[in-house]
Amino acid sequence: MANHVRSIPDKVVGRLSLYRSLLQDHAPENVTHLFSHDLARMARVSAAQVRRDLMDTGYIGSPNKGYEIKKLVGCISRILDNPECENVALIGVGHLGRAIIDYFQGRRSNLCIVAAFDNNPSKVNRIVQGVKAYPISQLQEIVENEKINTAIVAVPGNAAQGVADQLVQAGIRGILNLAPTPLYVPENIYLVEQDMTMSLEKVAYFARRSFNKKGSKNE
Amino acid sequence: MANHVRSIPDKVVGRLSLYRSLLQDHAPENVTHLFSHDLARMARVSAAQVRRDLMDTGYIGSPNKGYEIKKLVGCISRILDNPECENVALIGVGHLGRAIIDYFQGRRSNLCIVAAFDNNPSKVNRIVQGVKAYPISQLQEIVENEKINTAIVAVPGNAAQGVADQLVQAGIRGILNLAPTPLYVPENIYLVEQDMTMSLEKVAYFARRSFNKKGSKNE
DNA sequence: GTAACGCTGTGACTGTTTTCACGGCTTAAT
DNA sequence: ATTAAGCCGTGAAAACAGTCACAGCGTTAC
Ligand SMILES: NC(=O)c1ccc[n+]([C@@H]2O[C@H](COP(=O)([O-])OP(=O)(O)OC[C@H]3O[C@@H](n4cnc5c(N)ncnc54)[C@H](O)[C@@H]3O)[C@@H](O)[C@H]2O)c1
Ligand SMILES: NC(=O)c1ccc[n+]([C@@H]2O[C@H](COP(=O)([O-])OP(=O)(O)OC[C@H]3O[C@@H](n4cnc5c(N)ncnc54)[C@H](O)[C@@H]3O)[C@@H](O)[C@H]2O)c1
Repeated sequence: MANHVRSIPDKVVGRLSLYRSLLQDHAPENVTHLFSHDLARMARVSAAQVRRDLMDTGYIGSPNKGYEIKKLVGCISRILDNPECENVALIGVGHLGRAIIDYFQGRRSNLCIVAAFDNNPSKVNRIVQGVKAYPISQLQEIVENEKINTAIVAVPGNAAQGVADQLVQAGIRGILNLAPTPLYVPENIYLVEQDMTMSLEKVAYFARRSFNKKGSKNE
Repeated sequence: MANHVRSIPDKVVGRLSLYRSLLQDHAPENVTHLFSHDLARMARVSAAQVRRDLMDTGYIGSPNKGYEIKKLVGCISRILDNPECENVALIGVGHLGRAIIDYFQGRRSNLCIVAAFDNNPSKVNRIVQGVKAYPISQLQEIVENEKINTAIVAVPGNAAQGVADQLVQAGIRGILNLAPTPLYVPENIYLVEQDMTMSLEKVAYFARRSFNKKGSKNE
């Protein structure tokens, strides 16, 4: 049976993504190689963790040059990225939606927001920061045409479930939900709830009680 | 020695925060009690997980009424919340900053954004959605006066480290960084990097390859 | 009464994630 | 050559997180 690439754990995928962006955006200029130790310091994890994670990419470093940045980035990309560009839809062109468009326009990445949707007539049928905004009624059509399979939900809480239903209907396969209302979607849809309250309450909790504990966490 | 409350693991703190907001905002009306099972379904975790997490709060449910919502919320709050309201500063009043202010104004919560800061003169010395915006130069003063110990960084990447330094200087103890540049802060500051690229790349990765795997993840 | 039910709290277990530690390789220096 | 150094890859161990399964206990039904 196929089983070609053997699925990589969630945690590792997250860190690979982190490593790549550190290598691309924050590696010192004119350095072509680095050691597990260096990447570990940047990512705030242990060197052993880095080496172990990189095992999953298949990339093999050299014992005393370390990892060649370009090659390693390529290797991580071969795992994380769609061979073609990964098309993403954004639902909700409010303050948050616009910040997100900005954010992704600003970074080179395989992820590409190719369409935004809103139900407010005054926000659609125009270009927002380089991304075309459509009325939500065209969701199905555009998702199909643009081969979109991932969506970001940035609408008010009370509209989120309705939007999610439409996304599922339209054939979306993964959803990042930023609204505070948790969504119900079928089993086979990959859903991440990213509620800021939770993150901030964690920060506040540990800030309050750790005077000397080590902190820092990537999420 | 003190050791009064025995520190609760990171993961559990996150779920407690989730449970609370589910109980407060999404519990069916006119229901006073529920079972571990019910909360589990809402939070997308197992019932055993809920029961185990609640052990850390000290709250004891009754075998056949289950948990009294009001009491349980109180109990979680006693763990997560500062006895007084937890004052938070927001740095960067752009699109993202404004979305965040909206977000926290809209939810009852112990977390309270009491001041926003920006270095753009046209954005400060006015009230944004109910929150006073100050020039960044007043950071130290306001942080002290308002007893702020947690901050959200929502400035462009190239300004983030500078802002972080000022926050540490001003006495902040926990930072939620939304800018794409990872920060360096002293050991005793609790830092969470919340980079959207990582979340979205995870979603895209698993969306692409899971036709039948179960999804859903809270972060 | 008392039997049956169904839920909680928790010890024991299982599975996953992280760290440890060391063999092997590659280079540079003597 | 030979040695020394230092990093990589990985098996084994440790730590951590989550699940199972069951005793114990109110409640209800008879
Ligand atoms: N998780 C986080 O970090 C975070 C942070 C801030 C805000 N939020 C949440 O993100 C959401 C958006 O925040 P915002 O500040 O941009 O709000 P906003 O009101 O500025 O924008 C919401 C947009 O959604 C559109 N909309 C409403 N109903 C719709 C529907 N049924 N279909 C399509 N579009 C619809 C509105 O027209 C508006 O343009 C809110 O739910 C907010 O709570 C999350
Ligand atoms: N993690 C996420 O989910 C996420 C999502 C979207 C955007 N972002 C990031 O958040 C940041 C803000 O995004 P935005 O869309 O609001 O950008 P923006 O340009 O609209 O706003 C940035 C604000 O920061 C202010 N600022 C700049 N330098 C400053 C300084 N030294 N001190 C104080 N204030 C300063 C600017 O005046 C501006 O008001 C960016 O770094 C962006 O990449 C993160």
